[in-house]
Amino acid sequence: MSKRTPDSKNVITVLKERGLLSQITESGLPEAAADGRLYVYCGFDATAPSLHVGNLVPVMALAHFQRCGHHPILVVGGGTSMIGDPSGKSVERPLLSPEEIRENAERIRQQLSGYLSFEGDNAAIMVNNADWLGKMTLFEYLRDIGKHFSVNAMMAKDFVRNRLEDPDQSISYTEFSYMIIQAIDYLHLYETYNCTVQVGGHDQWGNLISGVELIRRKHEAHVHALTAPLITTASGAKFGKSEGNALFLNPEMTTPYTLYQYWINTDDRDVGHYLKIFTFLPLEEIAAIEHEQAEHPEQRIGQRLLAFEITKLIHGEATAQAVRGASNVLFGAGVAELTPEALPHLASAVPTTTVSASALAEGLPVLDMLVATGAQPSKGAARRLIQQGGLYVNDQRWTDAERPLTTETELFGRAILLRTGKNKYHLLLAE
RNA sequence: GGGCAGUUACCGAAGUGGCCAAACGGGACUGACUGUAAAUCAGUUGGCUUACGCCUUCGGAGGUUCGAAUCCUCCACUGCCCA
Repeated sequence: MSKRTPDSKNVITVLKERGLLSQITESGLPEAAADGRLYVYCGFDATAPSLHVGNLVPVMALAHFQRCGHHPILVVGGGTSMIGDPSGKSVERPLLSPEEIRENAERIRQQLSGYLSFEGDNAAIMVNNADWLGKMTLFEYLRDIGKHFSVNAMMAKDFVRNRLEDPDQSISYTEFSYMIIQAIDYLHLYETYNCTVQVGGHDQWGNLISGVELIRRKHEAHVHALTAPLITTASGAKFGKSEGNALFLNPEMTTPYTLYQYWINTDDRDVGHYLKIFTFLPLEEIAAIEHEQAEHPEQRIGQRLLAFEITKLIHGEATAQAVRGASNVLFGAGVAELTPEALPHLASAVPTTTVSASALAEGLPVLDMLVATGAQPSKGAARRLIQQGGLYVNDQRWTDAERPLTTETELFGRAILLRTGKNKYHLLLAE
């Protein structure tokens, strides 16, 4: 019944080897996966207008399922986001408006469509849980679903207990109900597609189990759940945050260049781990890279590969190459080797601001330009930066906050390359 | 509906009439060292200003006072307890 080739690995083994498996129900999933084709689902919140790199982890897990011959189901949380997942949150969250959720759900649907194959005999399926959650009546909810949940058990969940024990916190009935709402998804998918696996981030374990138990109580069926680990960084910094902002997959929210730079700066200790999780490179190849990396850490072979592969996965090969090219210019020889031909490439990758040539000829106040390009939030901050020696114009440290940028400082008659700190670039183009 | 407690900068948290643009911690930023690392050390962290200084900020709106984050009134929100 399986169409997989005889040498293909069990998906659970694959996930384990790649560090994508954190916790799994003791329900015989490896055997079930070996026996035949399964339907596997993962839900994605619609509380933000874009997915972020952290969401890529369960996406990669689903992709491995698909590569091993199983059917992935992507669930956009247009319904669950109406309630809001309290897992791991220590305070009550404000509700989003239905319009906002609808818009987010549509964007996330589009984003998700790029990571799995929607063709072939184990094509991925995409659904929105607003479609079934929205139709459920109050009586159905309370009679058919609520009866299967014990409030005693719900109160014992970690995040509920934390909220109850902290005298300064509480939990609303709405958030308390969330685990039931998500369990309905699993039940629905089980009944509709015979879906028997749910994947989620590690913080979703409690919600996953609610679904497993609901299906067991209603249908006396034993279905599976597994979580992908929470990604950590060796340095203790929050994973997937650049300057305090989440790294979004939407190129308008996080530029491909910023994304590429984030991975280039990966700690040595994390590189192998991330290559396994975020790329499909064979393990032997990753081991070879790790070995080489250990010999010549300064060459950042692993970081370069990681950054390129992830940028390619998210934004496509052409963008990945452009961004890699720009980064090589900036962090290789620097401005000295910049050619007029490479300029448009650079401009497409690095945040670029255009200024009028005549204004430049008269001299542009450097503080104003730092603010205009978004390199600095205010003139005060810009002045501080210069006083601290953190501004470089065309790779030369710029120490005078009052000296204007003029045609004297431009490259090829039209460009000025601003650098703040160690590695943040902004390009000024005169037109 | 009633009683009590709270709301301070990115986050946590001091401050209970002038010395408060507001301690301290975290985070973030910059520099030195480096490999666009890590660790470490140093500095910076409301806005405008070369500077003296000026302006806006302590949940919101009023008020008392020469002077309010601090006192009073009302409102909003949050938490705890009681109905």
